[in-house]
Amino acid sequence: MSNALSRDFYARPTLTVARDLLGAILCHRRGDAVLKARIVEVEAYISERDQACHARAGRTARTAVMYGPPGHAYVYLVYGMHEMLNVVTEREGSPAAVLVRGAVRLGGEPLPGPGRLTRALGIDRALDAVDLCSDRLWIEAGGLGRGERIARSPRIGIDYAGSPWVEKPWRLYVEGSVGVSRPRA
DNA sequence: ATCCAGATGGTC
DNA sequence: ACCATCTGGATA
Repeated sequence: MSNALSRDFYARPTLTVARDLLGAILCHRRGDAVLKARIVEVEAYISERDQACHARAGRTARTAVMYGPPGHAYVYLVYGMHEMLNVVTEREGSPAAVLVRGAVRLGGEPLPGPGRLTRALGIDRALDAVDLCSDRLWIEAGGLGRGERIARSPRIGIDYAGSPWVEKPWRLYVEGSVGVSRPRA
């Protein structure tokens, strides 16, 4: 956990955190081993106004962690089978988070897609609300390589949100990376 | 290339 | 009754 990003990193505007998360290293301690993957695709979900954000319905048992202090994990299940990992951003009281959608394991194995990524790294709801400034689950500074560019697109799978939320270009990814789930959209 | 169903369960 | 998904198989 030595190089874990600090609480201050997460306590910033969600789109800024999302951008800075590209290239960062997601780390999960599994007993003796630490599984690590480089984040290459994320999506921002910002406030109760954002009709794609789970906080649109206000505070509930599930979304409570998004209302808490930044730098915590928000992990939930979708479609009965995929665990989604988000990191809570902004200050306490403003519900927002960044969904981690794609990564590349250190060693090169591509982990495109939010469901795949969590399965490969052994991340599930047991880690919901866990502090990312800890030695269980954390993120280390990474950054982009020379020549790596950030691309933007609308978020995936949120058609129900309606305009203008469906169109918001709040999905950010490293162009051309093998860890990106839908190079096209 | 696009479409679609099936798996599978929490949430509101 | 929806879903912040993914896959494999059909169609074209």
